[in-house]
Amino acid sequence: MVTIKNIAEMAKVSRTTVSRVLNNSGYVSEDVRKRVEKVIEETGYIPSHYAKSLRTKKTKIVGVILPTIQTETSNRIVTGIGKELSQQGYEILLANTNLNKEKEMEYLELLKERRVDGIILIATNTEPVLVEKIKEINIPLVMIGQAVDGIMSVTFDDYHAARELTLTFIKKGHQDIAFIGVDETDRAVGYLRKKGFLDEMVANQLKVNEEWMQKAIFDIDSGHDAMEKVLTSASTTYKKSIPTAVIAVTDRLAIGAINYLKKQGIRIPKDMAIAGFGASEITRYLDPPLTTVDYQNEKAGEVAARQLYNRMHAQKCTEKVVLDYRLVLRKSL
Amino acid sequence: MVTIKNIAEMAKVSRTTVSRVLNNSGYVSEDVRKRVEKVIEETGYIPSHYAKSLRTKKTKIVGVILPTIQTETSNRIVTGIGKELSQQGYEILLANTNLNKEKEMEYLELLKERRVDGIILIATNTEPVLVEKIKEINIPLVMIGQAVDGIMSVTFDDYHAARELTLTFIKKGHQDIAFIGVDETDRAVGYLRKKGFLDEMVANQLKVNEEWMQKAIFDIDSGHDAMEKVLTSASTTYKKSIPTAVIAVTDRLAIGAINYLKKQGIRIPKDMAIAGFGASEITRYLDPPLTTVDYQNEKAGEVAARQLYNRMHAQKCTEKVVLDYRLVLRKSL
DNA sequence: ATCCAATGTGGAATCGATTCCATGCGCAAG
DNA sequence: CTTGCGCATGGAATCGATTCCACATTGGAT
Repeated sequence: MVTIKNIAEMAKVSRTTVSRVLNNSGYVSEDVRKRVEKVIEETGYIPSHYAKSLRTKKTKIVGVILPTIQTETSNRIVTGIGKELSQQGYEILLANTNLNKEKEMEYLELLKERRVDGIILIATNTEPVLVEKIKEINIPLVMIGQAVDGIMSVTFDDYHAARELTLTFIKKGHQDIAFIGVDETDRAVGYLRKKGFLDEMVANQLKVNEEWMQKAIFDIDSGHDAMEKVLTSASTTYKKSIPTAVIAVTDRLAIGAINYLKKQGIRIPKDMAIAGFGASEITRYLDPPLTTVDYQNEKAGEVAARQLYNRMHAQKCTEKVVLDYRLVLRKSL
Repeated sequence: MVTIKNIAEMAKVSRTTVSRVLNNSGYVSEDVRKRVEKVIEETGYIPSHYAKSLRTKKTKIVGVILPTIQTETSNRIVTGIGKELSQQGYEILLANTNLNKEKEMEYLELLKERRVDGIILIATNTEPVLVEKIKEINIPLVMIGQAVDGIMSVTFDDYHAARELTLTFIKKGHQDIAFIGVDETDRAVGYLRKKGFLDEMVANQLKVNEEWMQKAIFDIDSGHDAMEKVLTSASTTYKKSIPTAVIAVTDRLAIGAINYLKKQGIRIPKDMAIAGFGASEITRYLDPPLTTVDYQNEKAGEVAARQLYNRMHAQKCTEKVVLDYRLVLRKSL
């Protein structure tokens, strides 16, 4: 592998001078510059970035920790991060935990070892031990999707999105609304969306039937099963009525629910209106197209990257950003 | 930032010794080891990986170049790569070209600059200039999805998958089959799948109507439009018949096509059978569930990573792997 | 008593860049 | 004629690790 030393010798100058033409810094005469550039060209020399990092203490690498790459949300966020960061000359080191919480901690250490300039964490949990670790490793970090005291973050307005969506159902005349949620340890998706739903119901003097509140996990089949539970529980209890609408906290859960409904011959939205969250691409093409909430994930990635950039350059750094959402009203409602 | 030198001083030993406990190599007495470990623990010292890399000439980083992260195929492949590589202690540097061919070349340089130990390229094109560059930078590289002479690769058996899928249609009694493809510069998806289709038709003495062969781009709407063209061209020409089946080279194109068909009141599979490629998750949940081809993308990622690993350690390295596929027969056919 | 191997430790070079400082030169100002 | 400044270049230290080699100690075999 050819090094700066080789180039220096071949061009009959010092390493210092080669470095100067490489970074065009300091004084370098036209002759010498040409000579050096020629040698670089001929040898195909490409400077070693990590040798540079050792000296400058900047790796120009940002670590991105995410729970899974297999969701549209993550994809979009990472795309956004990538777009913004590559403009600033940063690269992304990918840390995919595959939903393994322990790996989250491991990766923080690992990224420290790599001396990344910053970290973006697409978070699903905010456990104290994680927060502890984040502060301990002392690297600029921006969290996406969850907010924690003392840590920069970009979050979505889950609470108000859920309220507004719920209100939209109510305005359409729905009073009996079922809800398919996920575990509340996921504060954003599990807790806030549910709270938004409940609060809005209460604000409209509507009662929420306990048996219509189901908890699922993050996959399509789980949405199917949750929907089934809603309907079967409804028919077995003293209340004979079934809901006229259902809100699922993710599009995938909604898709699962729709599948169950169709199998039962329940028409959407005539017999049952439905909505999801996330604006995944497929929702546009479902039959009927699914009402959902667009969180502009790609923008979230961009914003987070920009925040991180500011933080890394110690400029103004807003601590927390809450992004806007957009209701996407379609025929399923 | 605390360094090995600090640790050495605090533990009253030499850097050499600290290095030895860090890597547990060579002889170190129990006392000293304990003492050093204690200091490391207290200071929270984490060794700098790139300083290490400078000396050892191994970064333990693999660059992954991909055209977009926003497809299930890429996601699965990257997940597979990640699983395999993280087991071997490698990290992934993500290079997302966003379908920009020039960036592909740029990233190759960039990864060289970073001195990655290897590269995995999820390829869409195999232009000579790219191949040239790949050979020039001289870093172990495995290509996924396209095969090129002299470059290691993991590819899918697109040709035979297409043939077998086509044969399945024929066996079901279909003779008039439309085809929605993409540009042939994408050799795997554009050329091979089409060739497989055509060859199998010919092998069964079936004619292929030119107007039923449409070219689309890689998105859902494009599948919709292509389907429309098939049907409208069919009805405007002298041949009054319309096909009884359609094969789309990706699931997304198939979904678009289905949307058009449903809008026209054409029933699937009664009036028109359809199939896609890729086994994207949603196909299971479509109505009717879509027949498709599963390429086991995640496995492809794993295999590529393993190939690369072998190459990097100069063990046996099979030049090319062609992966098996699996027909997923569902109600759309 | 001597020798050798195993064990334990440190000095110093090294990896490939950047950067501080010194030096030399030519030219204009004083 | 000196002084000083802009320009051009190189020497050498430095970043934080690893690793080769030298050296010291110990204990068992001969």
